Amino acid sequence: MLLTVNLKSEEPIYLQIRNRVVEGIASGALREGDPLPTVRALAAELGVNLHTVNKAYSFLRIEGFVKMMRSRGTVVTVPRRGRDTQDFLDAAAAAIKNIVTEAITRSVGREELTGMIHKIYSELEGKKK
Amino acid sequence: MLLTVNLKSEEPIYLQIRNRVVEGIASGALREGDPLPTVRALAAELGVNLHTVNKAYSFLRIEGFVKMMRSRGTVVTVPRRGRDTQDFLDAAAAAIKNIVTEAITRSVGREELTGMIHKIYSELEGKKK
Amino acid sequence: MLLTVNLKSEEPIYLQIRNRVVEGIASGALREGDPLPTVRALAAELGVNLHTVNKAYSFLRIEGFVKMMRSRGTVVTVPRRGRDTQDFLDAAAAAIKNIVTEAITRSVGREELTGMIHKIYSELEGKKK
Amino acid sequence: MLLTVNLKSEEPIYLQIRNRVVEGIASGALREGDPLPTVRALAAELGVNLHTVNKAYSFLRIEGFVKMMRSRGTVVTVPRRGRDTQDFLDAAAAAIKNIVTEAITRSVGREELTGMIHKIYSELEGKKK
DNA sequence: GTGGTCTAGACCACT
DNA sequence: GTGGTCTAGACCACC
Repeated sequence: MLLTVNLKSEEPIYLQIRNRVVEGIASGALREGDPLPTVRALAAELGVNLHTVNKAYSFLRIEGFVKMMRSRGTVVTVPRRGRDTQDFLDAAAAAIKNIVTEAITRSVGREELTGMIHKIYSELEGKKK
Repeated sequence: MLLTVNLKSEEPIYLQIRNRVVEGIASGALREGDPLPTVRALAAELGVNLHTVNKAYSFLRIEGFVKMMRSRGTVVTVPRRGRDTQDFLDAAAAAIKNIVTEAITRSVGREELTGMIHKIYSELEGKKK
Repeated sequence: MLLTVNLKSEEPIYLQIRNRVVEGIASGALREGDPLPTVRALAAELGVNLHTVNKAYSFLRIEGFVKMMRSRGTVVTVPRRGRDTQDFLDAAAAAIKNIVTEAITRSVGREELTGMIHKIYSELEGKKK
Repeated sequence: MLLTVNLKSEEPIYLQIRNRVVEGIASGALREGDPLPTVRALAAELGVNLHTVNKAYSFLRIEGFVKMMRSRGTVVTVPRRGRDTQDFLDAAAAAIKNIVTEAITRSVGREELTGMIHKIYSELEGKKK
């Protein structure tokens, strides 16, 4: 089973499913055309409600990460590269501003945070090879 | 008016207030002992309910950013530097993982993100001088 | 009913609720993952307002004693052991100074107070077995 | 000036004044018959309101730590030893229960707390000689 | 159904 | 007039 969720996490389950798929795409584990489990199968496998999986898949479809095709299931569609770039950068800047602000009040230096970024890039991109 | 909030933002009002104060502390605009507006005054100024401001200030108090003194108002108290460092780093790593994952699917490189971090550090620390 | 509060006590209701939960965790009666009553259920059971319980639970969440998950209820999460140790010791020292000062003016000896400490440690830790 | 207060502390000023006097009595620095400053003089010296000092002195009088005599000012009266012992012990037990509960959740051992008690007894009683 | 947020209005302790 | 607490009632996101 590729997809696992933590029912006790504070992160909403539908977002966990969505995030695992996006991570799979980012790391290259999921490629264009790869099939995802059916909504029913995944719901049963994870022990969550149909609606929850449906919501996750709908999100992924809206974001362009999957195509849901009637009677042929859901398949991965690596989205075109530059989409929504500005929106993403704005959101990322806002999130990073919050992190940096907190970091400064704790005397956590910028190297610590940039180190995290390099580490995660390497982990995800490393899987691609 | 130092503190402004966006009533239409998705970010809860009380968190906006809380975040503006923490940013003020991080940038050095707010220093140990500086008074914040009274709960009632700020509520009136922002056009929000007293309890909303109270919630923001209470949050700040629990986190150690302010002291609230009955009948003497609320003042800034820069908290101990190393507090909760591990919890913070864990949360930061989770948030950064999400950002990096999204970035990769958009072909946004690590330089772009580390650049944001340096920029915000400089903006906030620059104000301190 | 595990949780009881005294509506006439000087101790705020939300702190009573908070303290009962922390005592439960300290004694081992509440363990990682144990569910707490829903906010609404506990409010009805205790005959207090929903917001009062919410405040208690939010406090516990910020302190790391519980996780609140929208639509999935509130569960106990025993927090990291060494957190905030210095802040706690400072606060404890201040509280103990007050107690000892009063004790001396009443000729209450140190054995009486250290005895209390041993007694309460034993009571709480005794329940763990 | 024997008496100093911290205007920025969270502890109400009138309690700070009251506590400093009780500590003085506990440590032997203040003895039966020693005069305290007049309400007006102390208020001026500390830069606080008359009412604040008055409240502190009233508390001390009610507790039996001072006598306020018309036109002769306020003098220390070491109270009889065993007064209110049970009330005090109850209150102390409640306060200690809170401290111990928190200590256990942080894995702070009983030696740490009993050590504090011995330290403060020694500090205060040491001054008596 | 769950918690999360916001408004409105009240009373209290402290200064 | 300050913050601290409590009640009441509402709407929202999540499952």
